[in-house]
Amino acid sequence: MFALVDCNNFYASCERVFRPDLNGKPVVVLSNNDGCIIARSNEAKKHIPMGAPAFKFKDVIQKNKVHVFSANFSLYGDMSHRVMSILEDLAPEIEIYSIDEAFLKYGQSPYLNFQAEGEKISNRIKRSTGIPVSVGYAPTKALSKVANAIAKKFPERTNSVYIIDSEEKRIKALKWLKIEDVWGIGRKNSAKLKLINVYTAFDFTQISPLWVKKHLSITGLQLQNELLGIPNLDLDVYGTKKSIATTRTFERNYSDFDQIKERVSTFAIKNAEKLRRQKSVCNTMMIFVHTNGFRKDLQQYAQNIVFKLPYASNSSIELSKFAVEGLRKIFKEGYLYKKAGVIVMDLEDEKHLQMRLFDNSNPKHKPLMETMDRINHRYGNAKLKLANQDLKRTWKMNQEQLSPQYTTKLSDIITVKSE
DNA sequence: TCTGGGGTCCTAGGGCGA
DNA sequence: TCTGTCGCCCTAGGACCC
Repeated sequence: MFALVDCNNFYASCERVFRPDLNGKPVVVLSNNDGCIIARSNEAKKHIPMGAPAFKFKDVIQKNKVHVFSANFSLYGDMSHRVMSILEDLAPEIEIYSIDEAFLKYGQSPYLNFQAEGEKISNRIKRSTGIPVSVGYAPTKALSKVANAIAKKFPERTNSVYIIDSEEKRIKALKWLKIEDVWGIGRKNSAKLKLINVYTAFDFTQISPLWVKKHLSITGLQLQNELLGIPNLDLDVYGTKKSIATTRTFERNYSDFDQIKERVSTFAIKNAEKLRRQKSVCNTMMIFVHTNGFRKDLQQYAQNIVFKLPYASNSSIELSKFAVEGLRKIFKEGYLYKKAGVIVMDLEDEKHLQMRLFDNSNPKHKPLMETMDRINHRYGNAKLKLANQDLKRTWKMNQEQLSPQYTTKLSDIITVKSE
């Protein structure tokens, strides 16, 4: 049996934990630079679609008294960590699937009362963190997603816990779920399926597996089996990432090479830190830059470059140097750049590193990086920087509605006064 | 004026050696 | 030596997720 535990409207709920006066009121959270709406409370969902550009909904926000927050990722990351620690404590096996959801796996235990188990999980999380969750149980991962959707849609009737444990319930649930809401069926595939009269998850389980394999690939076929109740997907508990990216939309246009160089170098250094945290090195790097595609009136340019490094590395100094070399190859004068990014790929364990005959990462960097990481960890991030980073840090994200870092910054911690 | 960021997996198609 | 075929590897691009 699998369970899917999903936090309700996670980012909006995190903001509400420290602003209980906003319970029952519409709340939205914006992306970096206050660009798009990336999370909505139930009350806000009525007025604003997911992913909408914030500036286009200014009037709607004002008219409906929607409370707006800039993304506060250090708060959400910390709250997520608290929720996951509780789940690790309560569940036999766990796969952290995203910042706000986790799959749990239960062995064969016919005596377990899943309704009571789910309520225990949800009560404990609510009491310890203030975050509301929904729990769905089913014999496969895809069906547990379906069960979770039902628990979330009908919280009163289900007490936010739903279990698919019979054929009757499975078929009823699948007939209820629209094809575009099935996990793994996106916009393109649901349009394709509607052309052959597949409108619900149940319809999807009734079509030929050969058609599914041909048009939706092996992943579609696995999904079909999962929805039929045949497990095809197991927990993925292997935690290390296969690629790491740092990409940003700039708060304004840049045309100057040196400004973009400084950002790209900082992205590479961020990646190096993430690599060291998961004890990996990278062999391949990709750099990209592009202009603002929404500005049809401006000259457009987009380019990327992928290159193998001469040796595997997770040194900030080396990765930053390679990133700038890559940028030099794709940068063209005369454009207004709006976005850039650095992605490192082809990762391997730093312990099982294959040494090259001629070129290798400078061994002196390892202790240096360890010291840098230690100091930055102790005194807050980015206290220590490399010389090619702008020490004054002239760029700043637009974050007009940022909430305090209630749980991760000493000066922002709430104080409770007793009379 | 203002439109996010970070991931995974799969397939098609070309290059290339056996 | 030339040519056809197979399978492997790599890359680009597309689809999906939160």
